[in-house]
Amino acid sequence: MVHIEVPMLWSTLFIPTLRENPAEAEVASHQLLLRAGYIRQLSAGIYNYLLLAQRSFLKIQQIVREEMNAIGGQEMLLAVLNPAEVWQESGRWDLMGDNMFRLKDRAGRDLCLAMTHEEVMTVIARGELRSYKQLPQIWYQIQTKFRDEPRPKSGLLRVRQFIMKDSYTFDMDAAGLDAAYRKHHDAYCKIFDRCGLEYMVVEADSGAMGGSQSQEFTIASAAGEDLVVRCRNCGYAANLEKATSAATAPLAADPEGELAPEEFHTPGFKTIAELSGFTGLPESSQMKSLVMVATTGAGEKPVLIPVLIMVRGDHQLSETKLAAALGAKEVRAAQPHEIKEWFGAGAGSLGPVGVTKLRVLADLALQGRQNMITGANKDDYHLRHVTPDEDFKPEWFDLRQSVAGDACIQCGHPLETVKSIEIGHIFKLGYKYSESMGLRVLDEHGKEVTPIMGSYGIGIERILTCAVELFNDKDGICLPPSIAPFAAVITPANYKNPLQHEAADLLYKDCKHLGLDVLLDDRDERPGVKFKDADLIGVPYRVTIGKKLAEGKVEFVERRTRKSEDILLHDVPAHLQKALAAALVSSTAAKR
RNA sequence: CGGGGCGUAGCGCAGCCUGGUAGCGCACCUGCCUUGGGCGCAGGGGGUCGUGAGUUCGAAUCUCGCCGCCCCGACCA
Repeated sequence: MVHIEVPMLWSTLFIPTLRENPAEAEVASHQLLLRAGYIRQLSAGIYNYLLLAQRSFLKIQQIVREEMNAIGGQEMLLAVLNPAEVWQESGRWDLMGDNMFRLKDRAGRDLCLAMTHEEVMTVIARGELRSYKQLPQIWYQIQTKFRDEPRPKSGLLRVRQFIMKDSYTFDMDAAGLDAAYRKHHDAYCKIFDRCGLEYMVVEADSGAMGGSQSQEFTIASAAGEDLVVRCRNCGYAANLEKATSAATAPLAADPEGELAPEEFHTPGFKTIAELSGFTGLPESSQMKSLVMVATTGAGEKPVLIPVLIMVRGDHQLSETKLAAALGAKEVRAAQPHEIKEWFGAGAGSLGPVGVTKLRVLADLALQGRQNMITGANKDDYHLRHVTPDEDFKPEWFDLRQSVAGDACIQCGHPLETVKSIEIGHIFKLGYKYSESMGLRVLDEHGKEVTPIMGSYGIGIERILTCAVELFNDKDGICLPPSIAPFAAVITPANYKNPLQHEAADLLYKDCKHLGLDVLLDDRDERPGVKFKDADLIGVPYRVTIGKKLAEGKVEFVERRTRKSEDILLHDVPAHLQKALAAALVSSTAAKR
């Protein structure tokens, strides 16, 4: 393949750097990508990617492509404009709700902009795959996705249009899916290693995607909006929605003995905190009662199921876990009037004793406890001496949200929570799409079987964004060489000086001949301006050609460490090659 | 969808309260000067003050509606 590109001369390139931070940018990556001239905003959550961003994205995409091809992935490019029918078949036309961009064509037909491509991939598969001999398949694309986010924010972190690598696997059985899933897991590790990111792999909820197993690749960052629970000791890590842990012991021991529930007056005390103050017992000695309404059943006729949930007073219910326990599409808190109708009491005085009309679910942290305090289902009254499994018979589930300080279920070490940004997600989908959309192939016995699917995503922009979040300082961005728009910038202190001019041009040509991705700062600017800009845009290496040229020497500076050495002009290309190779190795090695 | 903030030159902002010729810094253009960390001097160009209506002799400024953007919350394959 012949590559023709314009000369990378700064004076002719469009790199609109800003001296000041744009007012609307809050998080570091947003500020820096704007200031460094990578991106410009077009509308809320919609960005234009300028030269620098595009160069970085092309490098990221190339890494992704190489690793996907290495596991047998076949690259395609699917339609973004989708007819409604395809999404109606899987039931997601309704499920996606307002998050999907929808439009009508001139004939009034419903269309949407694809948020992901399970449906379309399945349509292709069911039209063409006939035999077990054609499986397994790994299909992927690098494609723009659309989501009408309720609140776009944080620059490129949450947007309405973005590039995603998404792949889909089709296998004959669960073992095949396991292998495909594993391959993706390993490929993703290599991709993020090569991009120079420090990432975590965490257990995740499979949510509206459906499916059995799922892991997220995430970056620890204060700018993130997800919470990851992790154990420093054994490496356990899970999304907060999914994390399980051992609760800390209750602050006070339960009263001993086979005591019967006993009503007591609690005038005006409704919250757990108020009751704690009134009874003098800690929140962990109480049972919190929550009335939730779960929506189950697919498509047109949703079924609403009210349930009573019991968790320890100081614990939080995880709605994700509850939905999973009930097999529900979504859960919500009951309205005050619903509670009054079902219990005859207000939300502040509810309890499980004597409840027969509703399913009662209790969190595992209450198992084995006795003689606790809870509501009496009578306004302004509570019960003491209530013992689960004796005074009421709940269904037991892990329903509570983990918190920092809980013990790791694998090793007992205290857990911590970190804010994080999701950059990749792998799912074992199961049969959800192949089943509902009628994908069938014949097995070796001529019997019709439904292939099992997986789906796997990587956010391209988020890789850049995370790298900027992770690697920046007061002067700007410090990108890993593998994803930086340029490997190095050649900076003659004074380009008008004939010697420096000549040396810079020569060096630029030599590097180009070696295939090195360099930028020549040929601008008629003061050295300070050129240094500031080079620091800002995050090019990993800078070669400064200045006074020492008289001795044949130039300055070779590493952006991230500011480490500087004087080397001979002729040695620069080899030196740069060595530095780039070393950077790749170390970024991989850092990941144990 | 709830709460808050903002909208004046490419960027960052002042002016608005108390109505009367639209300003500052940076960037940009020209010339001189300077050349190792966003130099210096001189001259210059650029704004229907988000938008529509209202009040007024007169609105960037006061009133009401709308739109857009940002932040917090709800939400988030």
